[in-house]
Amino acid sequence: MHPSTGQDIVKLLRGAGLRPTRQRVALGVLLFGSGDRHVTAELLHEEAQARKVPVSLATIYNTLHQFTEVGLLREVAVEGAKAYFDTNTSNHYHFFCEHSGKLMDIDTDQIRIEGLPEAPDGMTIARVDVLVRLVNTSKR
Amino acid sequence: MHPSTGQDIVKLLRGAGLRPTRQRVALGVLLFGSGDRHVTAELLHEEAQARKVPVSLATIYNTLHQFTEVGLLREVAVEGAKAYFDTNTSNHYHFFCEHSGKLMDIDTDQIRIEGLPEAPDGMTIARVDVLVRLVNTSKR
DNA sequence: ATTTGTGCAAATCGTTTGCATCTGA
DNA sequence: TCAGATGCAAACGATTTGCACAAAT
Repeated sequence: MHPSTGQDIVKLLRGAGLRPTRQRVALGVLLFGSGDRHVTAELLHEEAQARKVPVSLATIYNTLHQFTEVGLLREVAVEGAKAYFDTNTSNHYHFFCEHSGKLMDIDTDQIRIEGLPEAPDGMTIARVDVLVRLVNTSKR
Repeated sequence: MHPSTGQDIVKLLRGAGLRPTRQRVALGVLLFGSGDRHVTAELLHEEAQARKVPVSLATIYNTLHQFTEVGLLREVAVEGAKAYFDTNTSNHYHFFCEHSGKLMDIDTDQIRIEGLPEAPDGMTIARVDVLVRLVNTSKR
């Protein structure tokens, strides 16, 4: 179930303790209006412009991080400076296509990691990231 | 067994098809002279300076990438803009301490991933990265 | 002699910040 | 009203590039 109306998003934001401002609601609709998404700040910015919702890049960054802090998004580290944000916040893993730069979810049900060592003393495992890197078969 | 002398490094570089220049040999000694290491460009630069082997940062980057291309190093994407290079090029996974920014190898023997889905059509799995993120137990 | 590598400084990329202005409750 | 949000432009950190000079075969 994906909230698609502005009203749904307003509720979502209020529930998360965030003021439903014009920009946040607009970005919320883009992010949560359809199925799971993987966006970069730049991509979201372009989408907003395209939909005639001018939002500054600074606000895009602020919003992505705020959404992440309240658990509406999950940040995925892939490489380089580019940060990806995933609307699927459940525990799951990713395919990453090096060629296109696209991220895809992997169903967690199927995958299982065994023999994971204990965390060193005084440390706790916060999260396990699994990234399956893909290349075009033809090449290489 | 880790090559520690300049001569060993010269052989290593020649074998990899790289000219054994002053700088590359010096960096090779730092990287491969002792056990497995995880370095950033900045760290390696500082080490070189400390050992009175002035190498420009640009050359550090060139060298790290060249070494990676010929398989002497492996790049590990963790987060942000900072790139880590690992002298252990075998297939293995990592602990990452968010607090200290330190990377540690995980023995691959123990760990096993099951139920990994097929790569999508036209794509091949190039590599599977597993990063176990650690936080200090006290905190959180 | 020819090819390849190096160093510097400037340029680039994604991201963050300072601060004046605006907006939602 | 007024805390909090936004936009702009400048600042940033890690990395890269262009090009003159130096070193390796």
